[in-house]
Amino acid sequence: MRQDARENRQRILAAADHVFGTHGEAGSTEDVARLAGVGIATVFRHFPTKESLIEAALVRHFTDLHDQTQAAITAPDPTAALHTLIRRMIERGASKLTLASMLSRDAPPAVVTASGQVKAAVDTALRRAQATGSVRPDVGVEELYLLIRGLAQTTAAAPVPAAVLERAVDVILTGFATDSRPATGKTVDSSPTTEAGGARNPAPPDRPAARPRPV
Amino acid sequence: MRQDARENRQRILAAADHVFGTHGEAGSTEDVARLAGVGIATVFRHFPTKESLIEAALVRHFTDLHDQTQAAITAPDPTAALHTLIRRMIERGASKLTLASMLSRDAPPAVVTASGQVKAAVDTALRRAQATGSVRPDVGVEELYLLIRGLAQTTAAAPVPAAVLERAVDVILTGFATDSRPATGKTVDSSPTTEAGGARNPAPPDRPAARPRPV
DNA sequence: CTGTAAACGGAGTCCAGACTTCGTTAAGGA
DNA sequence: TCCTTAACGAAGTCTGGACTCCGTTTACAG
Repeated sequence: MRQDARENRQRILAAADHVFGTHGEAGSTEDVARLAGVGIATVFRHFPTKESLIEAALVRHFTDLHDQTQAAITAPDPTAALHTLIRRMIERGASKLTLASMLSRDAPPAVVTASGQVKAAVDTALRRAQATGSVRPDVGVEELYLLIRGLAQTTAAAPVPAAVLERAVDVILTGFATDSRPATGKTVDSSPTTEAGGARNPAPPDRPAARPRPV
Repeated sequence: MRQDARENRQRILAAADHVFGTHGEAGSTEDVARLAGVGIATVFRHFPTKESLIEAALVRHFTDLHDQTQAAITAPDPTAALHTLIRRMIERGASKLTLASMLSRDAPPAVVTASGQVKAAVDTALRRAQATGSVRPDVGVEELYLLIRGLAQTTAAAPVPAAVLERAVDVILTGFATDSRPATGKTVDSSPTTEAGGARNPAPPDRPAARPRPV
């Protein structure tokens, strides 16, 4: 591949990252081309369809994110590592998770793989933190991921004051910490390979909906 | 207005609620018409543009939601009231908040007003709970709303097992409680938590071919 | 330097979906 | 019951955006 072609490809991916991250899949390919400073034909030469373009941008994003998570995970203190990981994912992962959810119907295998690796990394970090006893044992990656995604998605849609976001993250972290809660003892199995249905692990039918604790 | 026209209007609104709630603003007006069992022209007679249709659906939704929140707020126990409110908003408010965020750029005044009332209600509930001392005082509606929106939005995009959602909500509620404030001060108490599954074999990095949910 | 094929971009084509037109149907008052 | 006209829906028009064609430009091997 020629040098300029390689450069253009990167420019296009970066542009796609921004356009689709901002406008969701409603962003137009033409905008991507304009932002990348190339003709629209060039975009389609590198990525035959709009979908493949989005897919490539997502894979790139998750791969980058995965590299970052690896660094965070290897930190000595598991609890601090988890905190770092969560903050980083919300900051960096914001815009693209929106896209990922848009593709959720028939997510391309490549994207599933890439995002799966990130999820596995979070899973590892969470379990390690739980092993130290500082994180409540009754939650799994699913819950954590749900909260992270929610926050990331929302902040991506409409920018939020840093201070507000920071406090929101703090609320989540606090919620994950072990406190005087009567550990239900059962560690939920939330490995990333969940069956689509929700009937896994017959969770206690009597969820403490009205827990006698404060709040 | 003729009786049948009034009925059709309601049918159209309900259909719009479902279509746009499911597919976001990408849902087509034709789908709405089909689901409502009317011709497409009828839809446009009642609502001159697609945007006005979405707007009307949103206003209806927030108005309904506001009615429900009022009931929750008047409960005797402020803390329990806040909990009920949060759960209800996540359950009921799921799909439409997505739309609301889509319209966020130039949200129609009517929608702003309607959603603002809901927000005010949440604000009231939050302050009352804080007054009892059971909720940490350093967070405001913004943080709460951010978390609620995130959860609602995400669950709307891709259905989540009830048990997982329930635990995620519980995490938020715990995070709002007064006792375990300093999230950063890792509570590394080496209490003999029944950490049997300490290092539960992290999931295999290679996703199985069976397509799990992305992200 | 020069030849050549890889890459490029502007000007299309084509279709999905928002919105209109107009002849038909039926609500509901007299 | 009949008549007026509000309300209806099938069959359009039109525009935005995905994707293609083809003549032009340019990296780089010889």
